[in-house]
Amino acid sequence: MIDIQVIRQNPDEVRRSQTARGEDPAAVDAVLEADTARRSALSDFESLRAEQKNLGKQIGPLQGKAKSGDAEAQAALDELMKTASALADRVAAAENIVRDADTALDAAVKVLSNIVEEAAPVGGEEDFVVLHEVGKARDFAAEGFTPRDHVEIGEILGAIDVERGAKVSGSRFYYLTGQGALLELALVQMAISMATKNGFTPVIPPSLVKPAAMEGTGFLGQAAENVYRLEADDMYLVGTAEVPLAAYHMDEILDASKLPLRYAGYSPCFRREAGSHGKDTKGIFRVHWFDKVEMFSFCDPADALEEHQRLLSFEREFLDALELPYRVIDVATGDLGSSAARKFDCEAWFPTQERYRELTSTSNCTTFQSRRLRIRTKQADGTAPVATLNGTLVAITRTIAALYENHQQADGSVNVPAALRPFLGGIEKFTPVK
RNA sequence: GGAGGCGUCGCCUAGUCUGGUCUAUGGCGCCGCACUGCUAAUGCGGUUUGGGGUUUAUCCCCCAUCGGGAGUUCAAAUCUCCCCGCCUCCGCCA
Repeated sequence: MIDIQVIRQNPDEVRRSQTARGEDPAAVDAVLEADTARRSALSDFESLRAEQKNLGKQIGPLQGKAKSGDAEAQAALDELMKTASALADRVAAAENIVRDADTALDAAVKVLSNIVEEAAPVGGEEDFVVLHEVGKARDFAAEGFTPRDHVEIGEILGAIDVERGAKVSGSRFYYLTGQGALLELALVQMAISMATKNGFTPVIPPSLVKPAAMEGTGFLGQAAENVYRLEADDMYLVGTAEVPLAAYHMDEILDASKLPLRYAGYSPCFRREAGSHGKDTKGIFRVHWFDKVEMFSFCDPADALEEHQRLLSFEREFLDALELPYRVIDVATGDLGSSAARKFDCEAWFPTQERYRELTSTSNCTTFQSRRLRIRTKQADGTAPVATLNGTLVAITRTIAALYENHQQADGSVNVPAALRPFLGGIEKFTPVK
């Protein structure tokens, strides 16, 4: 949610942002209009309410006198009660107007996406800017063999079973078996130990949350169609640990001197993948469920840009350790989620697709989420919302796919990068089981 | 799932039966000031959150806020109903 003060004081800035995203700038005017209406409704209600309170204070003592048989007091009381009765109707009416105006303003503000950073490239999905390229794609022709895709390698290693995943759960589901299962555990351990070293508190959060948590993190807006909802219980399956991590401090006032608070959450992620039919149907690249270790920071808004760079550097540290060729892109405004002011994606090279594909992603949500979730710090003149940022450390399935494809050998085995070996009992390669 | 208890402005707590100076009591903690020759004591003041007004260094004022919502009433922390959360016991279960 954008600060209503910001919209009042600088509506042009918000219009610019909406336009950059390809969203309607007129939504800003709707907010301003609703705001004016609410203010006038509130002032009407307040004066009536004050009048009513005053009246009540006169009635109390009179009632006592009237009960003890004071006829004069009784007459005055009857008169006051008439006034009070009429006033009550007016108060109720004014209150309804305020409530409606509140609802209208709230709805109008929630339509607006976060204000994008000035530096973010403007445009659609294809208008990203490449910031870094790291590592080099292997020349498989020079090595004398054609690379196998991750599905084929997963089969050879006895690591991935998509057929039985489909039999039991449907398309876009999988089993990790044997060395595939071990690889997930190793990646998680490596990610968590790296995060801990970098000052993050490891967290295993709930992956089933109430509407308030989903709503507060902004996933019930434009992304709602990708969220699984449990109708019978009115609960949601999270699509990322970002949701329970952000909501962890919901409705809290944090100690400003303790910021930044950094958490690394390990959770399953559930995604309906509505609207991506026919896209990445092969293997485990795009699935309805996967596990992920997600970084999440609560920090002073003044430090958000710096913290964003830090999260990006941790993502890169992880990819470097896995010895994967990748690039970092600055995602264009039109391709940002509604909560993000800026987003960087790390994309690994997939030799069989001959292109870079997203592996991790980090977003600066500034105070957009914290306003909805009411997460703030105490300041001299009240409270102020904190900034929230998130970043993927490791999305297991895509990372496994990238590792298999990039580190495969002609005989179907896969080399284990040195940094990962300690988490796999020291083995140097995954060997075919068939 | 069943029975019972509880939820008050950081923490603890009074108030709820019997609706109205509740403008929510007291203690602890914290902050400020005063005083005292000393890491302390004592005294005084302040200390929920959100919104609005005024000012914009402050100060002050108004409205709402007693887990959430609905209702009764001229008037709700207080009465009624629904929901949420916590605790105890029982049942079930990994």
